[in-house]
Amino acid sequence: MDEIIERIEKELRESGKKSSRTRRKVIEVFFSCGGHLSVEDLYREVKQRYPDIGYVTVYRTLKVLEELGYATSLDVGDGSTRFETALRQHHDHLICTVCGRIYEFFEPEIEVLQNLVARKNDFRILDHTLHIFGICKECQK
Amino acid sequence: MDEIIERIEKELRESGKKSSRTRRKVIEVFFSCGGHLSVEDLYREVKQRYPDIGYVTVYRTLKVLEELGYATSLDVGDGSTRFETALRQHHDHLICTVCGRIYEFFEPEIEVLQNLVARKNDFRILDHTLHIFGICKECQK
DNA sequence: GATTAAATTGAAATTCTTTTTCAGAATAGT
DNA sequence: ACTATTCTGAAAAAGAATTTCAATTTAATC
Repeated sequence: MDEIIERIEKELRESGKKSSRTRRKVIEVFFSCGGHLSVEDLYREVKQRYPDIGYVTVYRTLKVLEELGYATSLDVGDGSTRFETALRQHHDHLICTVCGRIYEFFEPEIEVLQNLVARKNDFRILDHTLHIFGICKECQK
Repeated sequence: MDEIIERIEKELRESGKKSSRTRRKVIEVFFSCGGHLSVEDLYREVKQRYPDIGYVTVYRTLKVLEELGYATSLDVGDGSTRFETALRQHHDHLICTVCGRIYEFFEPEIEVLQNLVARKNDFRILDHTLHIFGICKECQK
């Protein structure tokens, strides 16, 4: 956990940026939360522990993390952009339209087929998002 | 083409709404354009032929079409929501991040695998979106 | 054709999220 | 310590989606 933050701070310094206490705190909270947070969500979490940190700093920190590849933004269709840590393996999402919960899955065969489709269309894949919307186990009860 | 509009107008009337000349014009333009249009895009198209029609009407007409299932909204990550006609078979998208062009594809095996994933997770699928971002054939040259 | 109730329209205003601006504070390098 | 640059927070701006409201249009009835 600390190693990751160290690595990020190092990368920041190497790219001519400064490593600030404030940003470090935001990064800490982000990685400790885990989930699929909107800027607003993370801001609320940060505010609890560090009341002096402002919304814009949280917003900018997420942008920085995204640029460095440590966070990924994802649009679940609820109006606000969510961010998740990009430390784990690539995965796709099952999004419950009732409770809003987001589940993750990884299906290698789908990945393979996507590459196939891309090749057929002479398309060079940079990224992809697969969102399956529906009703989760809990909400079906 | 006219049949479709007739059908839509009929459905509208049946659900207690009125069929107006203005909305009909917007619907005509929408179906004649085809593509993946933002509200703004369609508004511009409509404005050319019918200068008196306002933005809000275009916006609301797209909403109505979406409710009835004749249009589908899609988020390609460029900040504005796109709408496409929902008359053709379901398909997914290849989105060129260079030129913004959107290509469509349908891969039955991916659909099957998605159902499999859903079943494994006791998830009842309502909808899904698969967007592959990358560089299209044209832009690779 | 006139009458009436309800839906539709366009412009403006509002909401909500994302992004920029700017002056002051913090940081890194000398 | 000194200086240049980055970072921060608040406020403002930008941008898209949505609502409000008075005037108009439409559908149904007389």
